[in-house]
Amino acid sequence: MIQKPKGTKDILPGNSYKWAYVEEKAKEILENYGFKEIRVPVFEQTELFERGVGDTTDVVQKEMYTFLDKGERSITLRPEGTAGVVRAYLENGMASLPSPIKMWYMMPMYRYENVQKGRYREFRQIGAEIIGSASYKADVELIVMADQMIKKFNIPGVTLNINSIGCPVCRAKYQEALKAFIGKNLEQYCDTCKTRFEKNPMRILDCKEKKCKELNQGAPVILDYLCEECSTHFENVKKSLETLNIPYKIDSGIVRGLDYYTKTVFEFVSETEGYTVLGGGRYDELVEELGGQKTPAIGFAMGEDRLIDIFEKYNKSEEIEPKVPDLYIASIGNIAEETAINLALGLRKQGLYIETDICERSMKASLKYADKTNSKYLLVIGEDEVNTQNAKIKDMKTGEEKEIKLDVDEIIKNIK
RNA sequence: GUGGAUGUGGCGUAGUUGGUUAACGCGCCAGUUUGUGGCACUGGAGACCGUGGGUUCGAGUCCCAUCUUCCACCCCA
Repeated sequence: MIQKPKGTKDILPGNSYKWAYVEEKAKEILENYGFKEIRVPVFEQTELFERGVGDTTDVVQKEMYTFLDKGERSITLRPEGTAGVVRAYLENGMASLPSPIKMWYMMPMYRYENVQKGRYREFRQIGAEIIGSASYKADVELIVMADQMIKKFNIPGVTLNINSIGCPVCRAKYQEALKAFIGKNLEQYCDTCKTRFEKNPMRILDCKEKKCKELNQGAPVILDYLCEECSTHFENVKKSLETLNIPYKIDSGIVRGLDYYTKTVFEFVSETEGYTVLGGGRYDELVEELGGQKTPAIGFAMGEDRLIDIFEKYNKSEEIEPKVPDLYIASIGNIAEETAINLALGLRKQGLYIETDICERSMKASLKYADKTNSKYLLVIGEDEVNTQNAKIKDMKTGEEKEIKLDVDEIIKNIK
């Protein structure tokens, strides 16, 4: 038996309606905020992610699905959505469109990492990007929208953590201070931290090694080093969230594993599951880094698989149920069969969900099937019914039967 | 990449200290005399016991390897 590759999942008919529900509701919210869908390739040139996401990140260093195609090009299955979206933005001259540009996407992502709770190698993200606004108002709009989405799905125990990691100006000062602090004991840090020291010292704060953690005690905090612009930006974001009654926690530990982030970063974390459901932040340098004009931007991505995991665990909303047939039409004999097919066609054209027998089952087996599929109504047609053009329609729940004319409109009237 | 656990028909499980035709529940299909379901009864299909080696007269049961799944570290959505 051939099995699915590690870290992938099949979304089966018995479950797919939940995904459809989440996507539909998310889309409604996104569109109400003026976001439009964008679809970009599943694979891109490897260089895009190396430059966009950052070649010191774990995602790029050890989690990418990279291969050479037959033309010897280095290709990578996208590990995240933003780089590709920004690439498309630049390549298609969207910079000259009225700004800001607001886009959303729902696409699968690929990361080669070890599978565990809430972590897959192929996983789907619902993301949103605002390109072309430097204002804190963009941050707020995006966070408010994210909050609305999380609430829409009744995810319990989710908290919003925010932080600011500054701009290149204040980060330079901060990194200087940080390196001075770490440099004193650099010899005692673990090997990965040592390599991060020059390239990306902030990530040393993220290290989980006991020794490194101890050494990090008392390290300078980025928030104390923000330049005036970044500081007021962050203050404005916080103030707005407060007036909007959106509770948040400041977590100076949020660094984010993707290098392109600047200023505001945020995460909606499920306390019960212990992982991030939605994460994002500002990336004011990325557009320029990928060859465009300096353009401020901000975005987030929601882990759809994680969302649905939690959703299934805690949510028993009746709003989300698979569709059941409005009517099952059973027929006896060839003449009746024709009538049944024609009726079904007419009713389906009117948007109803109709089932008929396509297995040549007996009457009884047909009815059993109608029952098992939770059909709401039942119509049995035989020779008599065809001749008189009258038939009984039965409510499968109550068992009540009603005599009606064999006519599409008449049937629709009797089905609710 | 490191560490721990797991793997028997579609699903959930049983399989004694290795021994003839691998069991049970649910589900699936079909019948229970003729045109009305959900109950009950009867019958049926369906597993080379994750895969590949090895030990043995003989392995689902022992050994090795490998893969999957689950959990932790790391990191992230």
